[in-house]
Amino acid sequence: MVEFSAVKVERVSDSIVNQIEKMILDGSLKPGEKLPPERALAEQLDVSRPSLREALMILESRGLLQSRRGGGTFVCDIIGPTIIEPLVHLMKSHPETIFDVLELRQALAAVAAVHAAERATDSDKEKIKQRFDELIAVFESGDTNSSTEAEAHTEFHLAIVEASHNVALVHIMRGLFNLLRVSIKHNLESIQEEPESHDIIRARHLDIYTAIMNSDPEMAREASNRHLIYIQKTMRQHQK
Amino acid sequence: MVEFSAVKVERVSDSIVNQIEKMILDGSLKPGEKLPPERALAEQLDVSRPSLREALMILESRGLLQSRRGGGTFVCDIIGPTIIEPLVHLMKSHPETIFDVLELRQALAAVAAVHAAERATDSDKEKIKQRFDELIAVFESGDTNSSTEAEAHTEFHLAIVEASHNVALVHIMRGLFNLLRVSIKHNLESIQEEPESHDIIRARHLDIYTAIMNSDPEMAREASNRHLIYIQKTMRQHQK
DNA sequence: GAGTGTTAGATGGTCTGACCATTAAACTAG
DNA sequence: CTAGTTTAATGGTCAGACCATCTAACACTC
Repeated sequence: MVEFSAVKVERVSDSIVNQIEKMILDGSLKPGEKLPPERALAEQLDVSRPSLREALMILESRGLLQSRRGGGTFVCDIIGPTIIEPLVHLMKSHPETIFDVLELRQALAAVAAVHAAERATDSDKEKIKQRFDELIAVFESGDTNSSTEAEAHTEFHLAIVEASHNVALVHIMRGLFNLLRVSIKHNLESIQEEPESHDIIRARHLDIYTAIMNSDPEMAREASNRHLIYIQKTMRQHQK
Repeated sequence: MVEFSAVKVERVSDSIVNQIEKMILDGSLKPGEKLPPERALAEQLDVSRPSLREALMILESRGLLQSRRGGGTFVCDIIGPTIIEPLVHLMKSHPETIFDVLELRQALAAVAAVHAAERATDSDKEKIKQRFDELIAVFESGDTNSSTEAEAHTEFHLAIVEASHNVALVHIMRGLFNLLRVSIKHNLESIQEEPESHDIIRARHLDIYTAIMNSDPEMAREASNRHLIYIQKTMRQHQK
């Protein structure tokens, strides 16, 4: 019996996308260069204009091309560095969803804190303490590099999540952190850099840290919730 | 001197993209749902089919939609797969993580219940009431078909999640429900069918339902947590 | 000659209508 | 009731036309 692989039924628009993409990547189409008019290009490629346009729309949505009515279609100079993450684009075009993701992350952090307080082993606590010390060090260094601070934040919280000993929780949280990291970049970091909030956030972290170290789930929950409420309040203020 | 902002010349395909994107995000288009046929949709939106198709190509290239020739166009899950997919492999190779996933699901259900109690609109409550009635009907019908009961359970909880008005939460929860449905099937349903637990679970659901209907977040949280604790206790008993 | 308004072609944007290819549902024969 | 067949639904593609906008060449005024 012979194995048949699924017949590849590629849309013409898809094959056009691939072809033009390849030409841009290997340099036959240089940034800034002007593409032939749609009518001519369609004829060259031996496809209809609607199909060609479908391909052009896709390429434009990926940031590789840009069309100007009456002008022409041009190859973008910005070298689309990577594959555009669809989620990132979504959150950029609909910023309100960022708050949903943040809210979810905070809620899960609270769950993680409770479980961590219940289940953290000595080894877990040691790691959390280490991450906490690093976070404090970043605070006190006055490092204005916000990405350093964000990184320390992430590591601290992930250490707590891992101490919750729930594998699923770890995966989800890691995914959410990645999602937020790539999407909001410095947008929201500014919030965490507000002068007065700096101290408050630090105090909240200390509360959470202490609760877990004391294996006090209820206190962990309360501290996490306070943190959550504060972050949300601050975010709402910056929203508009 | 008056400031002139650039005249907004949005392509119709772009506005369609935005519109459908929004519908997916706010839940009016649910993952897996089938879009109207292109011809009908074009008429509804009062645009030509080529323009609509340009928009669909963009959305498909972003992973939000998927079209099957002769079949239809369907809404893909956005946040779910990227974050949950790793869990699928994990659960296959390490079945014990099912309990972690269940625990996570319960925790998220509690978060959803709180938010639903805070934010549910009348329309949300009406839908929840409907799902709750269906769940009770299944309980009382004495239907031994566990998949019917599980389905009613899922629908009830998802209605609550949607009433939480958090897009990210909706996607994650839907993903978790699917994950559990396909992986464990009847494995864990037996727990929910224990004679004595049947009534208890029913009472717990009534508590959650009442709390949301009364817009009482704190009561919703407590009811959800009681439910969570009970499920966990029962699960531990059946674990070995 | 420099600047300005006008005009004509080029080019992207949109629409209509048609036909093909594939899928899924309805139907029929056994 | 199953299996194969037919048919309608639906996405994929095409051709041609018209509109909206930009670009550039041209002409006009000073």
